[in-house]
Amino acid sequence: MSDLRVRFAPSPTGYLHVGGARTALFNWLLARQQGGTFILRIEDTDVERSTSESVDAILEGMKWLGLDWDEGPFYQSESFPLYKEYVRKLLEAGKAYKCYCTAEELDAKRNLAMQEGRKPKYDGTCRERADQPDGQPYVVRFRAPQGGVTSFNDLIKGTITFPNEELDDLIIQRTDGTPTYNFCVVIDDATMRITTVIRGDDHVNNTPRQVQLYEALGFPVPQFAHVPMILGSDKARLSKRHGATSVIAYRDMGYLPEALMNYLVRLGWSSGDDEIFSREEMIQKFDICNVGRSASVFNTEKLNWLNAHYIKNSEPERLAALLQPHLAARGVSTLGGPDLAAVVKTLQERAQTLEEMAERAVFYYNAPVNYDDAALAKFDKELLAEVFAKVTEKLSGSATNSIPEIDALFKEICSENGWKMGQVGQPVRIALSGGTQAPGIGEIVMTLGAEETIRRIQKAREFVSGK
RNA sequence: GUCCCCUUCGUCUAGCCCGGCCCAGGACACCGCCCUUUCACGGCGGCGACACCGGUUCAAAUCCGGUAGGGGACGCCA
Repeated sequence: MSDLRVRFAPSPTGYLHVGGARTALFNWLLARQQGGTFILRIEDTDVERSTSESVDAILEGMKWLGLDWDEGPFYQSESFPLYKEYVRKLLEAGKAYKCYCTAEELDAKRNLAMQEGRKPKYDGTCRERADQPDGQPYVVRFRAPQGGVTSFNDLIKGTITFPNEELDDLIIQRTDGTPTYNFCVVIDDATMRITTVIRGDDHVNNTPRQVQLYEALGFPVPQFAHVPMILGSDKARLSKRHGATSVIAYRDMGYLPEALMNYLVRLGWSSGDDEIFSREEMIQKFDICNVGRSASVFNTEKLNWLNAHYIKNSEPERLAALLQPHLAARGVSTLGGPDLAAVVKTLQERAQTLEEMAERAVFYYNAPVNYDDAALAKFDKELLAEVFAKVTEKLSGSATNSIPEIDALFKEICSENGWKMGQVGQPVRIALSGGTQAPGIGEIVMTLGAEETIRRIQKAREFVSGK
């Protein structure tokens, strides 16, 4: 057990998106690798926007990915007294002060500053104010250092320095007495003894103010690692308009959790030329220092490739269980049909997602009601009738206990009648599946069983002769 | 506008800290060939990048300076 303590701190205002998942993953990886502690904290100080549905959705996403946490979930909304206490301390020490400016006044000043091309920051009206108007609403502001610079060493980006002049006196407590984000994070990270803060790099600008707070409060400053954002194909911050961003949506689209994990860990991080990482390998090889400094574009094609890889290498039984809901969603019942695991075996090599696999599995359970006319039209009507007849005859009189055995039967049919495999295989494929894109004939016949195969060929035969 | 950060094939990246092994390697995608009863899988090959300009050096993707472009932050949101 090391004393490394990291945390993932999402705000419950939506589902767990891929960006958040990657941040959580990096934290988790480091904790697991070093025997540290991974803490889950829900940042719900914004009572207006936080919902318990979001909390559930986030937990569901993390569980699906297998990102288990050691402590928490802690809710900031339950620590309000703690934050209040520290606000009081700061106030007493003169490191914070009450500000009576109204939100409207501040808005006006901010807009004016923007218009005049100045940095919109608090002008310090109440900083040296001596009077304390009774009963007047006020916010508490942190008395930030005025000169000099604040810098910190980022594990990913290196040393980052901000002139203190750029930072104004931030509000740490609102008029209604609730604490604000930048203040809560510091108190929480400090009291939870977080040693390394790994978060999205949209927080880089918050970091110097937080460092100042740590110092004012007398807390040790943790290490920081700001991971770059994930962009959409147009290089803009990834959002819904780029498609799915929720990890649960990826589950529903038929992605395997290990595929998404593998994709996410390689987005912005690498270990030589390796592409495939099992859970154990990523834990072993991950190094926060190897995370790139620039943002990366989310690429579904590569995710698909990874997903296909994991589908190919998964146990058919496991896949069958995961596939079931996708079939059910299509109104397909597997009752009375072939064993789903057997079906999966024939589809594993050809599907990128479980959705795709489900689509391709339908014909096993629902015999085709119509056929690919264009494909059928490539064959002579008489030939089709003859092929169907010979195949039926052969199948009913022979053993069909293995794929090689069945393949051999079809070869025999070809040689006995002087046909090419394409003349036999394709029509049979159409008869059995309705179309031309399907597993090998041997695989289908084996999975469907001779009886059902003959039934379907019979049906196709009638269809063809009726035309 | 101000501040902070970033910049290698279309995309993810290796190399950059510790200049020469890099006329830049791998992967996804794409294209072609092979395998093949379809669709896939697989195998082989191809296309394709150091943002730009200066400087330092015998030598720069790698060091220095500038320019351009992109992103982020500037809330009583987190």
